[in-house]
Amino acid sequence: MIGDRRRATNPLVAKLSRFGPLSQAEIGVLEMLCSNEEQFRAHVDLLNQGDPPRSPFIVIRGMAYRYRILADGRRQILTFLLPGDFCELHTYLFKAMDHSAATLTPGRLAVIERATITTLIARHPRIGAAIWWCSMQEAAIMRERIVGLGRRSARGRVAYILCELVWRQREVGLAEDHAIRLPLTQTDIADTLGLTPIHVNRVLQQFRREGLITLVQRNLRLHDMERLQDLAELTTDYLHLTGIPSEAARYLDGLERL
Amino acid sequence: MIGDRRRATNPLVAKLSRFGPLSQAEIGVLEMLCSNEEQFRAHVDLLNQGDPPRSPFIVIRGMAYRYRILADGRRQILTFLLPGDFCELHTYLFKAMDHSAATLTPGRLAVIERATITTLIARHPRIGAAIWWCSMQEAAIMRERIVGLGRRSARGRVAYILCELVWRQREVGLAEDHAIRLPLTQTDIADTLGLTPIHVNRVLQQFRREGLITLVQRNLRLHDMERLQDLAELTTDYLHLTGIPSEAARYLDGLERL
DNA sequence: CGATCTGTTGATATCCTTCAATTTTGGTGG
DNA sequence: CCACCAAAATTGAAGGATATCAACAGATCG
Repeated sequence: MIGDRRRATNPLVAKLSRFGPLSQAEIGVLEMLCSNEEQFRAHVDLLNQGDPPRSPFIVIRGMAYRYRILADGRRQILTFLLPGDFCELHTYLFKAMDHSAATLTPGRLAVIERATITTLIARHPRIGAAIWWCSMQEAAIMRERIVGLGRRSARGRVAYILCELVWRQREVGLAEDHAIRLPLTQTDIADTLGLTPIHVNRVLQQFRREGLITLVQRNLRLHDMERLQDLAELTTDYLHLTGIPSEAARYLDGLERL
Repeated sequence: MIGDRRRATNPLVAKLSRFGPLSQAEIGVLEMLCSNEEQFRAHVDLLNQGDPPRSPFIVIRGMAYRYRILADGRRQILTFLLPGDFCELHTYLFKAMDHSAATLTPGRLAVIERATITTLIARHPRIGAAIWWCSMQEAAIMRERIVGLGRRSARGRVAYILCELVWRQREVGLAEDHAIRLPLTQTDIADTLGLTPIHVNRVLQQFRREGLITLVQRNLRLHDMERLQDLAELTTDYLHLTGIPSEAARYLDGLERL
């Protein structure tokens, strides 16, 4: 179905285009950046807490997640990594990872040299700004997670995570309506939302009974986005998916001409 | 007591010195950066959700916090802003704030021009890296918050926040032992940890009964850091307060000489 | 020096967890 | 292609950690 389209456009280009229109030169540079691909199978660790940081990469295809394992073995999932996401760009500044990451599906990563980034940013200030923009989007998603875990009910949290995943997949062209592939088990969702899988199951059942979603064999469809958003008390604005203010764009164009 | 020392060293210099030793030139530039100070009283809003972003600033003195107000009026505190913290450095890339911020105590901020940052980073790559380092430390703190809200008990959460605040104040030279000023009400703590103030109160009482802390009139002292850390399942490593790996330092020195 | 915010305590309620069992799904090898 | 096994999903019953409600005592501040 949409498999072909996935290969067609580079998800990094798709994502950064949201930031602002890219020049042909910039698109070229970004595609070059993604030339060194590595394949990964499902359920493979990419990063391990305690280990020294590894070189930066960009998710090209497939889905992964960052997580922390606690002393008693319980797990907290921190964020999901989707195609177009930059990872570990600056972790070389840390001595050891404070969390792990693993794949959920088979996928491909583009591995990057640290020095490549440095020169890239020096030569293309707009791409540098776009990278900052991505990292701020990431921070915005973390803030939403904190608000959700701190103050939302189980229903609100489940509604939230479904919306987030649909929106983010749309952002990089992996979905065009309100339906996505959801390669998460109910245990994964529980470990993301600070709940038990049993309770996640009951919330999902109820959503189904209320006609809000269908979820069969990892295929998710949101039937009433508006009501789910209400439950999650979330507006799409909060994730800042829509590009930058025109004033900021003018400022960056100025830098470019220097 | 330590009031004099607070004024003596610039907290930004104190913080970035943790990143790595700074040259006299770099210290000079950083002090220049903080020349434009503004005074603030306690319980004053610095940022408002929905508003367009404001210009960047650095906290020089006093304490503030970022928070989100939900539709029903409940509040979730996201992070605390301490002296030496960079704020809103790149929010100009967003159209509107997704959260607010307010002071807890009277304090001073150094307001910065956006363009100043750009040239600063271009001229001093090590300072640019230090700024990235700060923003990654911030992300690490957010991760801890997510883990805490998702998977820790009320006791663990309270233990965690006390440790975090003590460590961060020590980082910028505002405390030398395990005692700090804690300008938070129990309601503030509750809104940070996703609990009710009543329950926070009971946990604090219990900590006192167990001889873990004393907390009188906003003066906090941790008597058994080790046990509190255990309760919080937290190591100081996780916040990456200790500086960068030597390999990374060498890399940055290389950049400097270009 | 009263008004208001903060802290404290007790009783009751509830959302979510825990424990336990069963069914369904998905993957793998014969 | 089916049989088998492990993982995931589902359901029920009971328990617990934290919330809610209510009242009062202390602190703080204009």
